[in-house]
Amino acid sequence: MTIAERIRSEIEERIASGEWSPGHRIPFEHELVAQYGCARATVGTALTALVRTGLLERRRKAGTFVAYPHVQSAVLDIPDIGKAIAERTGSYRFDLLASDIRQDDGLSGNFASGTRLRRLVGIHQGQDGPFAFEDRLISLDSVPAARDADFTVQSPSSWLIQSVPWTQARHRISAVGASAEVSTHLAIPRYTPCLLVERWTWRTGEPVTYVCQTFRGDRFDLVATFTPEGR
Amino acid sequence: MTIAERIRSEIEERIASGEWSPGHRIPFEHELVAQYGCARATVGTALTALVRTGLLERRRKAGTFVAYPHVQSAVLDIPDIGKAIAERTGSYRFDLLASDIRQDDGLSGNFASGTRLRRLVGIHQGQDGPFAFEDRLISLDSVPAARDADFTVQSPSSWLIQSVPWTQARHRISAVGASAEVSTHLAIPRYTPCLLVERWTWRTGEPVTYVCQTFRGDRFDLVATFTPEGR
DNA sequence: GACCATATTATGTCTAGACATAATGTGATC
DNA sequence: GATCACATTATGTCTAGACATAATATGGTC
Repeated sequence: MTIAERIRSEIEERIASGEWSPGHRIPFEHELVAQYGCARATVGTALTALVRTGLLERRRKAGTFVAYPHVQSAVLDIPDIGKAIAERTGSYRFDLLASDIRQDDGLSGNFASGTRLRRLVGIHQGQDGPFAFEDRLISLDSVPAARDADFTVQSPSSWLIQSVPWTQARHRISAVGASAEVSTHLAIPRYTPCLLVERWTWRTGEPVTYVCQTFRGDRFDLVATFTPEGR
Repeated sequence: MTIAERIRSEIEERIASGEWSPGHRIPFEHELVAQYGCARATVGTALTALVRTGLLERRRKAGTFVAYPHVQSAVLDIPDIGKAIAERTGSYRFDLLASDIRQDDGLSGNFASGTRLRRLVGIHQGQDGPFAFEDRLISLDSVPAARDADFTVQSPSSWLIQSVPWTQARHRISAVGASAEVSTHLAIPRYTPCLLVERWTWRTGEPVTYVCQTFRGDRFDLVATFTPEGR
């Protein structure tokens, strides 16, 4: 364990135990330097890491304080559907239902009007039947290669992950009743509660893909964790 | 913009544009030092930040490489319900429906058998009616103060956020049909699709609270974003 | 007391080194 | 050709400073 890690974990421990509660001013950097007999940069490394995790706040001239916890941030694992299904059910297949080229009509707001798009509709199949329904648009202006890619061989998700480095993504997660289309393809009754995951992905500010995935509510859930990160 | 930030953003730009694709070895630190005319520690700061965001991988002796993207991780904003509702509807109130002290029966697995618990059931109310139903257990072994706190004055969520520093949290998000209890309290038909958010919170490895929140599917959704972090 | 300019101070960023460590390639040996 | 010991090299962590910056505290003025 490095010196910085030791400083960090000892501060974490004091906060977790309640010895230093939110709002408490922790020792100044120069005091920690004296206490640990290390350089200020080393203390800085430890404190910076704790600021990133949201455990501390620093104010110039005033000092470093234990932050009031904000429980609103967690790291959500958006699973690689194929992998997740394969792990859970033992097998995985993506069935392509429809594929065409079109232009954005400008109504959805997901892409600029007139953007050339490849649209892909398909089903993620597990061992015991359909798992999720997917409706995807890929911008051919951003990803020209998507025009000729063969998505019967590789699922759009995994093709995109391998081919397109993205820089920004946004997800919306909601609960809906199964639509007529979804209920047919997932072989579930209409209005069955489903988890709807929408994802927008950008590269350098340009929209790359919009995907709408509908999961059977009884077979799928998302897990988010928050552990003060320690890569 | 600091030197480290500049280095970082220029590397990000090269990756985003596709100039450096996954697997590509980026210049050695000493080359970047020469290029930017700065100290190695400064280059290190920039590269370390990019490793944290998952954009780069470093291997001793071999060099630093553009990482293969893993689209599985996003930062989920678990909203402070009160705040979110107040912002959306203009007003907020927490109605406490039930409150008692009990011991864990060891069946749920959320707490050790015999743990003394405070159980709180209530509804998050917005301007236009009920928004979410909440069923919560707080460990009195971890948080003795919860025994005598008055949750008619302050909602359990905000009381806990203020009082208890937590170190670990786990969320499970799923879609369910409204149960009899939920449909009554949220004034929606039975089996209406709802978003179910379960949260477990720990402090120093000890479970602090387990909460199960049910949101009206038509009024609520969660948003997760992934932007290579830059606090 | 209220207000404002100023000195002080803790953090923010950086430099130019140092030594440690892990992994790769090289060359000698079998 | 296969194996193993070794030198090399890039990253990992750290030191002991430096100067910049923002915010607080201080003291003087009205």
